[in-house]
Amino acid sequence: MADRYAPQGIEQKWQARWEADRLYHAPDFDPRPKYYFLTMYPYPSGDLHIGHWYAMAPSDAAARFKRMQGYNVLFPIGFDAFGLPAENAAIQHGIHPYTWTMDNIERMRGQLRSMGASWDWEREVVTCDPGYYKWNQWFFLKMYERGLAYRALAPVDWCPQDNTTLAREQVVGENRVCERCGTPVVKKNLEQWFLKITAYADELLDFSKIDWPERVKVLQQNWIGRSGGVEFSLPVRDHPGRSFAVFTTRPDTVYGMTFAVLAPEHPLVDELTAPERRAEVEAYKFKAARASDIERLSTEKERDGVFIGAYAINPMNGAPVPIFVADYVLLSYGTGAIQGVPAHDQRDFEFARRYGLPIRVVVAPPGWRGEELERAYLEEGTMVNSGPFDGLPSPEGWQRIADEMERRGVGRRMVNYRLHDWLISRQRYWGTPIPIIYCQTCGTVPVPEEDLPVLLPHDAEFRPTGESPLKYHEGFRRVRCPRCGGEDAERETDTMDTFIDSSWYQYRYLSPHDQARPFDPQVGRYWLPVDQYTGGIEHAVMHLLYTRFWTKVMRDLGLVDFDEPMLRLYNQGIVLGPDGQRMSKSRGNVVDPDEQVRQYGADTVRGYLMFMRPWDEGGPWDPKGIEGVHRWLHRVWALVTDPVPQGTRADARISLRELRHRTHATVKRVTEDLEHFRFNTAIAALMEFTNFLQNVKGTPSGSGPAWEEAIRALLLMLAPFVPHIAEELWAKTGRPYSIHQQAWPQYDPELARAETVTLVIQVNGKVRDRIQASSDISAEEARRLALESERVRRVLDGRPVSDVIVVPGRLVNVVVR
RNA sequence: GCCGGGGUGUCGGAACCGGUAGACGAGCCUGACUCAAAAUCAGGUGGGGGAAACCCCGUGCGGGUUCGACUCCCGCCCCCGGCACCA
Repeated sequence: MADRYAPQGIEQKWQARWEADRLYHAPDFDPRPKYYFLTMYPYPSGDLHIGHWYAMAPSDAAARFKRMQGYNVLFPIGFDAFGLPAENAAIQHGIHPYTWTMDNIERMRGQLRSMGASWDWEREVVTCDPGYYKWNQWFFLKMYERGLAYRALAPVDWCPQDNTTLAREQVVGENRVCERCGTPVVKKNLEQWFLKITAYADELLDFSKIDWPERVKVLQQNWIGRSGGVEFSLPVRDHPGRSFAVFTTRPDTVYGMTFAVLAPEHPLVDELTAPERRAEVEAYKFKAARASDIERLSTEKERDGVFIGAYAINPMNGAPVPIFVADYVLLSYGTGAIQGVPAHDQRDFEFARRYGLPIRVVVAPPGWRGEELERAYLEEGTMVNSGPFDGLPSPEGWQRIADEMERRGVGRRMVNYRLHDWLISRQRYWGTPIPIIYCQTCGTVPVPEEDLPVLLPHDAEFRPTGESPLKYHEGFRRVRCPRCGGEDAERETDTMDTFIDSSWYQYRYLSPHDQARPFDPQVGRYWLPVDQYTGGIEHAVMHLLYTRFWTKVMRDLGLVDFDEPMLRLYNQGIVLGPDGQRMSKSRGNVVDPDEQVRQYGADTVRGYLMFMRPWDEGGPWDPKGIEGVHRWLHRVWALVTDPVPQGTRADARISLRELRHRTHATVKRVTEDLEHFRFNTAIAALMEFTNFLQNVKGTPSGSGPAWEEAIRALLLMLAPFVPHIAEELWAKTGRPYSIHQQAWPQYDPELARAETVTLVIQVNGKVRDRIQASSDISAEEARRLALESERVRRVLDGRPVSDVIVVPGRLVNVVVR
């Protein structure tokens, strides 16, 4: 008996050797074709979670596979190092965010190394490094120059728990809570910095240049929420010169307007409200301001509102309609005002029912005889009650009314988006300072490029006051105006959203130490764009939208010559606890990767994570399931290292052709599976192959060139999945270092084809017999064999055969009526 | 409500350009080894009927197309995820 598989010794040994030999360093240029494989970089929260392994171990296998296929693979790693948890640790435990973050990074580096992944550590990026965030500031200034970064007073979402504003994308769910801490957000009117992502809204809807999951594309589409319609203006009766605009996607229904609605916060409400209605309107506005609380309390969202005592004029027919305020109209979308067309909008319908407003049908449903509607009719139909447009099909009416409004100058076609500009100001310390100075005489002045980076001072005080700690740092805040030299200038004390860091980190990996520019364009020409990106789905409308936006801006700045940052995207699933629940410390179901590695070795943990389920599904961690993978690796070890028991099974015959066939067929399967990230079936194929080789061992076929070919292929195929045991067995069998620099095995399609097949014989679609036959059996021969089959004849029982279907090499179906 | 994904043994799953349903692994059962257990190895394992040969049923439900349907079409049910008064 040879020695047994003991991963603990061999894994560290090889990890050290690979690193010393710079085995995975990707050169800036290379004659080989490049492959940029990027996995979302981790946040240094403290300890590596099994979820990190689930995201990274299969990525590593895929990157290793590409490398063996002859690509120069860039597989970088870094840390998303700015963010709230570091600052909260400072407030709660008095540790400086920098110390907290760098300690965590140091610990995680060690844990990540234990995975045996093929990262190029020489390109590591840490975003809280001034050498990194300097370029956040630089990009910001470029955007400011182009009008893509601007400051505005706007109602913004504020998290009272985290004491900062949030981007719209960071507010989630029905109750509009902070995506980080789950606290309901409140609205505040603040001067904040925005990036003009809406300028790219239409281009962001174009996914034709990227191969991304349908799910993500749909999420982004919905998030951008493009809708085409008409914006037109309603004069207010008895208020000369006063009017307000409404946006509608249904100008064809304008004659059906029987009321109009303003959002409670609409700037015209106060002015238009009649004195006798004021008290009621004020009460309603107060209620609406607290709407998020009330909504959660009411079981049913009642559509309510208040008449303000004024009338708007329908510009198409001059009819006056009452104006209401109602909180189902949002100030943040369109113009904050709508036409109320109850016959053709369900919300307006319910509102009209409640307040006894007329419901006027202007698009007749097919066969409509003037009866009352049960609910709003939303489909197309024939225009009625619409003056000169009567009788038109409603889609044509849509265009004609839009034309008429434009001709008269009361309205115009336009497009509205749900997408808002990206609010990037954060009232927190641990982020990139926004490089802006406010001067009493010059106004808003950008920090000159040569003064970058604006360093984040180390000695700030952390107080959860709701204002940026930098505001209280006199040395930081007080500054000379770079334009006029005046003393009365102050720095912006808010910091940037950390999603800015991750919007362009893929570029920094190309030249992480470049002092003169965000990345070297020469290196970029070789490596960009990212060929494959992998990560969780949770960033679908945040990071993944922002980074597309960022790249388009970089293109318009002349920094890159392509439109999309990442050509292919894959979203892996989530590992759950053994109880099927999301892992959490409070539930006590957290699987610690370090502990698993100590018990089984990194290869087993990697292998199990890939074998457990399809990568995009994730699922519960099964403590028994990992045993199966561990046993398999033991079997592989024994298969390769145990001396062959000569002639012990000389009676058992497996032909050389069969051995070679199984080898080549397995190479084919594993290659194809790896190309599609089907790690689970790839490993299943390798297990099958191992089991097969165990049966061959000891038989006459268990030695010689065909056997050597099989073992060699097995080890090469193992290399991406379980790199340490593969390297060890490769060395133990006298093969030259390193297995990870070998070419991926090729298969011969001829050999991959089976020599004999099981021909299935059916009668009327039911399997009645199975016959071993040559795989290139002719249709006639197959047909003859089927009809001669004893079992078939018995089932036929003399009935005449009406048809015989032959699928070459697969089956024969004998049809009787 | 809308959008996306999915319902297959005891469990995770495989097959899905229509052609042997249940690969691989887990669990369970039997046997070998052992004083015994663990580990390891060998065999079995969808349900029902039968002594056996073999037969019937079976991929959420109901229809359909087809020589043949887990796979395609129509109509439902259920589960997971996302968005949610977007005019």
